[in-house]
Amino acid sequence: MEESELEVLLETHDVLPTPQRLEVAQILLTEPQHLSADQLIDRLRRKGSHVSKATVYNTLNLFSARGLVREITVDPTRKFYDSTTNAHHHFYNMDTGELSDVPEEQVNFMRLPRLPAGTE
Amino acid sequence: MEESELEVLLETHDVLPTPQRLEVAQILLTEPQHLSADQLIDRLRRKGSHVSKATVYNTLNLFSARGLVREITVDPTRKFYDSTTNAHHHFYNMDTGELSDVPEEQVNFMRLPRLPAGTE
DNA sequence: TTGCGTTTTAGAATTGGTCTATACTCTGCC
DNA sequence: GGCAGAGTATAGACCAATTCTAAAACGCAA
Repeated sequence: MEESELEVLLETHDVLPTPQRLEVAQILLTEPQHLSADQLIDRLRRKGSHVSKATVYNTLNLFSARGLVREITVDPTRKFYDSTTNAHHHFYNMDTGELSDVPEEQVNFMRLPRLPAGTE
Repeated sequence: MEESELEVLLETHDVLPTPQRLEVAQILLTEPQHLSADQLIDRLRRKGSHVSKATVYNTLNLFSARGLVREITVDPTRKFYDSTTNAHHHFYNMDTGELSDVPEEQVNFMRLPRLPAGTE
């Protein structure tokens, strides 16, 4: 994805497109994927980037608050960030720690439970 | 639940019923519930028990390896242990951090996805 | 008793993530 | 140009859940 496209994407989500955020976006948002903060930092370093750990975490939290990514909690030891933000399901391979998407149309419910009072 | 029943329960799961393990079992396994290690330690302390933190963690891991409890990962900051081990679903209240069970019969699938190769 | 494998323990170490305090950058304004 | 102020970025200290370590205690059989 082009830098200008990414800028627009961030702006439409009320995120000021700073150079550091664009570097993160370049990696995380240009294709559907699941990355942990650590993996993301690795990739940044491998590209020669010097964005600090704190900034990466800030950026991930900001992106997730603004709906650009989704936090996933499957592995008790770390969070993953999913660049696909619409509702969908995952497979979590407990042995390899790998996370993969399940296309929405492959799951269908006949019956869903009623929610506890006061929740949605 | 009586202590002798708990002993049998542990033994049938290949767990040597030491006093410390029985204390943990007494709290966790006598009724369906979801507890974090911390909550469990709190309860032990409140009963005047001195089981060490390390032992509690060891015991929880042992119980979960032997199928006496199930680990649940919803809150990225801690694990929960579920004394109900058959397949079922949960509600996780993101605001209160509370976890509640969904009766199996309230969920039904019309279609389930095919699994990635080599998984079950 | 003695010896030996298992369990328990306190406290140190690890790890993912957050916080803090400082420095930087940009913008508008004089 | 120079300055103020808001918003960001940064290194490194800090935190909390969990695991590790090394030593002590236990249980049991010879």
